[in-house]
Amino acid sequence: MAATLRDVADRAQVSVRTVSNVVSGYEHVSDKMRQRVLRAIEELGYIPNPVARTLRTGKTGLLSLVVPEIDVPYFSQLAREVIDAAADLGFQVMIDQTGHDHERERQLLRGGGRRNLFDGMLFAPLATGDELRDVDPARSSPLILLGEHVFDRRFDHVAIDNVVAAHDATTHLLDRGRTRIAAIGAQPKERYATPLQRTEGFRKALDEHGLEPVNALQATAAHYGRADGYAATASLLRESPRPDAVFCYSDLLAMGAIRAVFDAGLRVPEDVAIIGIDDIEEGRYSRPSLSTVSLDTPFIARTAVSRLAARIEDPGLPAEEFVAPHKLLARESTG
Amino acid sequence: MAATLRDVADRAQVSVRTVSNVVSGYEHVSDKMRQRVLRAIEELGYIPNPVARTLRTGKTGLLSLVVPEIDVPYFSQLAREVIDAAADLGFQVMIDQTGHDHERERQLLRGGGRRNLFDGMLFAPLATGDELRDVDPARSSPLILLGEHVFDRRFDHVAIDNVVAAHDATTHLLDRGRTRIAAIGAQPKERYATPLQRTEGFRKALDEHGLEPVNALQATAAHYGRADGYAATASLLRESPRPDAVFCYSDLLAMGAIRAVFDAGLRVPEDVAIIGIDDIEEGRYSRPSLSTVSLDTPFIARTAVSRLAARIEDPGLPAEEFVAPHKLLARESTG
DNA sequence: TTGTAAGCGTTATCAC
DNA sequence: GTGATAACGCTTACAA
Repeated sequence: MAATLRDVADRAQVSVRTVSNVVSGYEHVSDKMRQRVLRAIEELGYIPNPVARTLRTGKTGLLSLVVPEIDVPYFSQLAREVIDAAADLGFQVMIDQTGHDHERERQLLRGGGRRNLFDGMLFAPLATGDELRDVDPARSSPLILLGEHVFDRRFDHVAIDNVVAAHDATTHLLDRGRTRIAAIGAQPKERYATPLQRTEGFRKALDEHGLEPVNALQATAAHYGRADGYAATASLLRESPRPDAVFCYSDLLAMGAIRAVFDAGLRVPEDVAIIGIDDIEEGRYSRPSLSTVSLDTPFIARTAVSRLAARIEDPGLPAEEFVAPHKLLARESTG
Repeated sequence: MAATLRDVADRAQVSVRTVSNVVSGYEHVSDKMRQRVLRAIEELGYIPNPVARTLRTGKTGLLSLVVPEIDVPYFSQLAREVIDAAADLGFQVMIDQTGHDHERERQLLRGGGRRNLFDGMLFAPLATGDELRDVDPARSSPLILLGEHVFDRRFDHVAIDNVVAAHDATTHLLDRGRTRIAAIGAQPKERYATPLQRTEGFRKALDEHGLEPVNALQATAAHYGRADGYAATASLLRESPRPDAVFCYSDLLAMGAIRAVFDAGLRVPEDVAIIGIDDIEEGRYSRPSLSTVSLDTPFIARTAVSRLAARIEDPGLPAEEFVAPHKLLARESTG
């Protein structure tokens, strides 16, 4: 059905070698030949088969992006930029979701049983424990980790300085005169890097202001969604004295938190100030608009993709760490 | 480096045929052989190369999902469900974004020069004109269209009844006693199916209530984002008399609209009622929560993926149309 | 039930 | 500069 290289060669009366040269833009082909070949390609509507090419070259032109859930705004924003950055370098992107399933994470790290289908992987788990331990950098396909600051120096790594980001957010609340500051986002059971680091930054900021963290004001959240933020806040507001500010470990938690404050008959920021982390677009239009720590997702995406491309070219590259800039954005929700 | 079928065969002292049989779960293999093979596979850490398999079978196990922008909540929600539905059927999903570029849409419809890399395509453009005209269903890879109600009967099609959905939304505003109803979402220049159909439903509802559509109250929106909704609403509110309700062609437009109303010193829904279409989660937590028309994205995703799988099996299937259910959700933004 | 060998559509290594 | 031809790793007739 579909024309092959050989069909083109037959029609143009040349060898497949020559056709291949023309198709892949090889320099040394005479003009006469090139014309003949191009005409045959045109006439047959020939399209090269990337799979066959892949089998030969070992490169598929495909990257795999692994996220917990693509419909979490932070990840869909990241995905958008990853796809664009990848396209600029000639790659397409397939997306896998881990849900919140460790076994699935582990499986995907091993290539999901389809290792050779993509040239490299961007792994952006919400929460990674020691799934990585079993992975051998030398044997697995090129891998870039996204999002954590420290966990495994054997892999390339585009990080956020979570401790500082959380510290900045908390300090902003303190600077606004808040003293009973709650936090939402610690993990109930697991000991993941991101929440641990954010908790560390949170406590550090309190400490610098001579405040003790109050256990009852530190709420856990299994996921980082609106529903979790809502539930946790509703519960925090029943404490007495109640908190006068909430630091949410994600903007989505914060969106739920804002709604919960109002449903409790209180006001943001007058009664309770709220700040998040991520800077999703939703927070710029919400009422009140959400103060947050903006993570530079374009930087993260571009850095990760270009590093992955480099590592695909040269798998022997030493593991490196890149830290994405972040920036506090004071908006209405913190007055 | 990586072990091949032949390596396994050598190690297990059997033929590649037998190994292949074991790997692909062929029935008739003696237990003794199977054990030998499995052990060799284990020892060598063998993983089948899907590319080579593909070259032979012609199936990659990859679907392509094409959307305008993955970070638009409606599309990321859809993507999430498509990826899950695809995984259930053994497919992985690659995502391409068209931006709002017609040329890119056309290019992707032709397979983006990499036709054979995926088994089939789900095409969910925000706005498609006649890019499809040039596409020959018999020659292109299996294709399912998502989102429009009518445009090309030659292709499978999972649709929304846009006319009825828009009619229902508008009628809801009318039932609440609103009479100066604005609409946001018509396209400035292009004549795309979705906006045209929603406009049709909007006018029909007005007509049934004996109202004439007021030109000044029908705002265009180039994209369907928050910024567009904000700008259009800000401008509509300067009309006099000003509208007492706004029907937005997307929830994201509506989120911008709500913010614009408040920035103008007015209240939702008291002064201006607002309704959208899509039912994104954001609208359930916004203040006020957003009345909307819920589109059944799980239905859309599951139907589209399973139809695509069926068409991949049997490309000769006649084109069919599926209509996704929708449902009006009255929330705070319409009082 | 298992082995042998012929492709799948490319690219790459030789020669010429 | 161009032509044969051998891989790439797998599936699948065809034989045995």
